[in-house]
Amino acid sequence: MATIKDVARKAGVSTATVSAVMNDTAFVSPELRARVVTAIRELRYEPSLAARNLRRSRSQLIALAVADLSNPFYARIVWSAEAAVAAWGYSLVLFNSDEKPDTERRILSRIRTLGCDGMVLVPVGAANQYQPHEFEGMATVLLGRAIEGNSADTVTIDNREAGRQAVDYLLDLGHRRIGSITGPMQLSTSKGRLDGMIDAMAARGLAPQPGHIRSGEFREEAAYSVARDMMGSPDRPTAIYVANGVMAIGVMRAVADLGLRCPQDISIASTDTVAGAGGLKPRLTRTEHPIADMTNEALRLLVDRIEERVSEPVRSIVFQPALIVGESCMPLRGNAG
Amino acid sequence: MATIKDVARKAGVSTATVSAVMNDTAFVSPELRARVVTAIRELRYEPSLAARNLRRSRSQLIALAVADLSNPFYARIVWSAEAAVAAWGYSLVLFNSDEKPDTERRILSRIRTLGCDGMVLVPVGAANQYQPHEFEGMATVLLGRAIEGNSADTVTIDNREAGRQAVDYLLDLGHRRIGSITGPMQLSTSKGRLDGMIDAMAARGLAPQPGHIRSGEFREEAAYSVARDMMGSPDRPTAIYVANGVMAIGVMRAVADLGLRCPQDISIASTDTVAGAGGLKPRLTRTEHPIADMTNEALRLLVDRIEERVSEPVRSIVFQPALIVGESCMPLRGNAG
DNA sequence: AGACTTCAGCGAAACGATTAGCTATCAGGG
DNA sequence: CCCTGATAGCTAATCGTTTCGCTGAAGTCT
Repeated sequence: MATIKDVARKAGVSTATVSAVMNDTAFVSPELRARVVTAIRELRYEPSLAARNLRRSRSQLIALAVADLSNPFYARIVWSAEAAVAAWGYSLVLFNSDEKPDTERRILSRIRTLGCDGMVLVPVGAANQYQPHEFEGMATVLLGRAIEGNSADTVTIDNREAGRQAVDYLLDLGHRRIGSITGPMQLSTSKGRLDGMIDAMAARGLAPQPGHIRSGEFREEAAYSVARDMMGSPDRPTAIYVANGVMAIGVMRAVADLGLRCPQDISIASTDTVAGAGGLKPRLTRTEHPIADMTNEALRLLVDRIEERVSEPVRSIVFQPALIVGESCMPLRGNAG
Repeated sequence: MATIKDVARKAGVSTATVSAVMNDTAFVSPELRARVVTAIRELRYEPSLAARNLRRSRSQLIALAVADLSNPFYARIVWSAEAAVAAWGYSLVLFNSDEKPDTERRILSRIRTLGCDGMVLVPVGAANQYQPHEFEGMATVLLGRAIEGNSADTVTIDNREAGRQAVDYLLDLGHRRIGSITGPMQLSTSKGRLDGMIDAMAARGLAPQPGHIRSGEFREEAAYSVARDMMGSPDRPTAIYVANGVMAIGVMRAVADLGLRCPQDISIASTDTVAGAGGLKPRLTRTEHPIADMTNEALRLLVDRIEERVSEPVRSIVFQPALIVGESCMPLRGNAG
């Protein structure tokens, strides 16, 4: 690799002039500029970010740490984030914490060492696992999941509203015995969605049966076994609200394996499913999240911080879910119940 | 941020000693080592990668540039790659060329500037768009798609075999009018799969009708419109081999929109579909690729190169596809014929 | 005891860029 | 003709590490 010195020598100028040409940071006479430009081209000179960053203490790197790369929801976030990061002139360093707080801790330290200019984090731990000032000294935006009492910018969805919308819809169809399969209760998303469900039922003087509320990992397999268990019992619910997209797939598989039909025997509604998820049949009734918008917003906030265009202490942006009606729910009278 | 100098001052030693302790690169007496270690802890010292990399001319970064992040196939690669890269002690910088050669060119230059130690590339251009020595000076592995006459290590699938397997299966079911919707012909994957199809038919003295072979972008929308067009004509094929997973989804949608049923009215087989793609119904008959293995192998080759454990000029590894029978194909007599 | 090894630890020179501050040139005014 | 002011371009310091080569104390051998 050619260095700035090689270019300077070849063009017969000082490195300062080459730098000025590269960064357009001072006036350089047309003649010299031309010499420099040709030298750059002929030597195929590309500045070393390592050196530039050392000097400027900037890395042009933005880290994204998601909770589970195998989940299409996060794959979608990665897609949007890559585009947004590139558009802002940075590059994306990707990490997968795989829903493991230990892995996340290692990732956070790695991000620091790499000297990333900022990071977007989908936190996987309970609020109390983070130090109060965990994110100080590094521009940070929390995406999707909130950490209570934390000092970082946050972009989330209104999870409570999502749960409310989905369960309201099931209630409108006449369902009363409604179950829920939700994620780990220490996560703001799981808790919010369940609260929304309880809200919706309470508004009609109802409450879910304790045995019909089950939480587990945000994974297809976990949902599958929980669903098999719940649906195998005689007083099984007539409708289920599943708190996330991949879990919904597990639930549908469990339902099919039990010889039940969806929606005839059981209605299923879910949240955060990726749009048009691979032609799933029947198409899920679900609340969708504006993933791309949320991700773009997260990066806007982050770049604002990095480039110090902003001083407010903490900004928190909440998006609204939208109910998308598919074919996975039926009015109750179609059921045995 | 504390620097190595601060640590050295605090511990009353030279920076060289601190460095030796950090990297375990020279013997340091237990006493001094202890002083250094406590100083490091008390100052919360973390070495700056920018400086270290400048000195070592290493970045600990591995770039991955995929062709289309919206395609679950590549999302799967990203997932595997992140894990493998982390396991080797590097971090992953992700890029999406979005099947655009221009974007890819910018990405390659960015990767150089970032000083990544190596890169895994899913190339999007025709072979002649690359200079013969395009990848010299940077450890490179091409993944999924080959570039003829190129000098980089390559990990691919036997595309010809994939096409052969899928179409053989359709032929075994009695189909004779078989069509194909495939990707851009300048890509080794598209060409190989189509060649395999032609092989399979030739082996039985058959050849596809010209109008039944159509190529287009590797995207759902492109496949949708091509499929609508092809299936709308009176001499439509009785079976279609679709050259990639997302295209298969588009084709199934087109088939449904035309009021046709799969597999009763038309059999569909595809290649490179992601396993268990979101519960698609009917489940596709397809050739699957060992994506995780391929990605791991690509990174093994890459790290070999980076750490200079290898000297052979070019290594090329070809994986074999496996036919997975789903429910999207039926014997011909079930059809109009 | 003198000569020779050994080796813990230090000092200082890189790495490749940016940038503050300086020099030298030139035009124009008195 | 000299002085001033403007400014194009240079010199050299700097960023935070690693690492080469050196020093000097201690140990070993004859």
